[in-house]
Amino acid sequence: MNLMRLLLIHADYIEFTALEPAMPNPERIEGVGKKERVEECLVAFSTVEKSDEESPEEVAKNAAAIILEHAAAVKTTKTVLYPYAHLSSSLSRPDAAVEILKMTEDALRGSVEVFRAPFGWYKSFEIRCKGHPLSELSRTVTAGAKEAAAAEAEAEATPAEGSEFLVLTPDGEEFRIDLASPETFLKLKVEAPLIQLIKNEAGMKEDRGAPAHVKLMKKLELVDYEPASDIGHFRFYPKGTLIKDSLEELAYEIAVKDLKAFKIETPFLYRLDEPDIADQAAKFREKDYRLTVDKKEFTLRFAGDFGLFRMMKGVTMSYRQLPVRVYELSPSFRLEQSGECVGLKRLRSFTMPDLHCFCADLEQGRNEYTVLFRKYTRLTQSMEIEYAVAFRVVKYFYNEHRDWFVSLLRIVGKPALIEVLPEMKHYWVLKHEYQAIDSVGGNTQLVTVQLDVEDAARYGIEYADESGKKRGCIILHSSLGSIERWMGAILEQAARDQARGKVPSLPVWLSPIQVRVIPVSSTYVELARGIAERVVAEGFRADVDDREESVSKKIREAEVEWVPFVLVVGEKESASNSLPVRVRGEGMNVMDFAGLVGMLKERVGDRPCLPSYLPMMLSMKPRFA
RNA sequence: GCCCUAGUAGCUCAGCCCGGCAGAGCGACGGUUUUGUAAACCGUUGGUCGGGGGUUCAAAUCCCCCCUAGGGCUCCA
Repeated sequence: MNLMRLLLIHADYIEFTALEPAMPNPERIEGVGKKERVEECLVAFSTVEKSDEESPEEVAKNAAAIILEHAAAVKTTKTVLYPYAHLSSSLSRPDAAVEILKMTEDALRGSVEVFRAPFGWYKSFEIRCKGHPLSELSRTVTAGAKEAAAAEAEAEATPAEGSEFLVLTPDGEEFRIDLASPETFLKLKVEAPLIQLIKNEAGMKEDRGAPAHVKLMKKLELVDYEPASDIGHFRFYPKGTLIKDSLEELAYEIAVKDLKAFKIETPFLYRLDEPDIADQAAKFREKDYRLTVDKKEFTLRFAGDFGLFRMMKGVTMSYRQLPVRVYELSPSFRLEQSGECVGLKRLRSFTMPDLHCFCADLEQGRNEYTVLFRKYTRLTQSMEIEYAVAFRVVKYFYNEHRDWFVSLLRIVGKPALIEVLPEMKHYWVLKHEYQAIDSVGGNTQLVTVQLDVEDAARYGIEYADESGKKRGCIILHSSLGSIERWMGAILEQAARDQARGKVPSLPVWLSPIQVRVIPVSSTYVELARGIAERVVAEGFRADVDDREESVSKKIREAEVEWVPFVLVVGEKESASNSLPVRVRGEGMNVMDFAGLVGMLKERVGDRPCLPSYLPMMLSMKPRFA
């Protein structure tokens, strides 16, 4: 199909005024300098190209069809044809252009109201674009000329196509699925989170409310909105900060203590006049924060890669040292669309534990991938949430290494969704994601690992091989998701439990207060304090409800706060070694102090357990929310 | 960014349709009670009704603009 170039804008209004001729024989018009205004319309900026001269009728017909289709899509009945030479560098002759535009106008007339701006005049114009998803669109068939803004806009509007989807099981069984035909996957015998993920991937959206964590994060005095900042920047109260720090500590232990990564730190702010950074920022499609200081333009980093790659470019590495692992806890900033920010799920400011592994070759890269996969699987499992696994992989790579994929699935012990891409679209040939499913059926990407075969060459990250020759690395990018998303996912899991009739709770290692000791009267405050201090000495978090309230009320408030272990102490406990422990969701359990400590140790496991950020005496704790 | 919905005391919310003194519970504060496993009792305090403009004798209430949040669309390295 042949077609002129079109840039379509759904506008609240457009105003234009012909000012002076732009060529020797402009179209004759009445009223030079007269302002025309059209409200609520689809404006088609149109450029007729050289090649269109061959078949003017067909071009006009096709253009009219595209415009009509789009006018219907945005539900407008007015269109404005606006000659605009600047969408192409290969213009047709003016007389041919006018002819084609007039034919287009005629083809449109009858179906919609048509206005046409004069051809061959310098015109001033003012337009207000509505800005909804369909409000800006370009259409062209001509090949090449990628630099045109119009082509870029088109590329952005086109979703990834050509992927095949399948479900692979740990037994090596493959089920081809078609996202457009739900019957191909709905009855697969795999666990619910994977089905839910596939449904979301297929765009089967049910009507959802707000994810439950949005209310919980505030109710539990963890995290809240900060209207004095930008959208998607949150305040963390002491309890929320404790959970965030605990998650960061876990990320640190995995990366630095277990995997022996080198921990680094790089700046948040980068100059945009550095070509590689400008390039990276451009690829991020203007979703970076920009600011100008002292006439220099800067960008706030949206991931840790900027500074890391710069650093690695100057690092001298030998093949004997590989794989080299580098870890950074990376505060990151992304200018997500305002309507996109939801609770802890999508933020403009978040914390990303970023681990990069630099490997000698693909073989080592795959080994390293397996190491990370094993580690992150254990991490995800220890978070006590429901999740699904998805791989995205380029076709040739999947076909070559299918057995290896099966071996990865044996590690995680469940089937996964595999998206097979026909060709390489990004810098990676393979990545996978652990996706948490929230209380309303949405999914959130948590951990991801990406096998990158391109960036080392692009950024000059090299090592010396056995013969002393410089070679580019294979880079594994991996992120333990974002700390904030983990918090959200954990709260969502609690909400799911609650919806199923279970008592909602946080994992014990993340509970801001793990043990609350309640004295039956003020007489026993010191007894309670003694017990709490012994719990703290064992490395756990305990406090004492020393307020002048009834025991019932204190119990109730401990429950409302989701404290996992509650002890009421009085005369009886001062005389014996047994403690009545109220275990959240389980009921009363009488045990001695060692029994209590044993239970705490068992539930916390090998996960970090930071000291409390709150006073031991509850009467001294201000209310933050 | 667009569309829809919401914003009233520190918190949860009623009042708004149909304009006429700004309300309740919880919290906080003071007092009484010294409490044994999910809310003791009495009192006091508490407001830019999100912000700005307009209509009106009179606006939380009706109209317009803006801000913030939630949902949807879209986007998602």
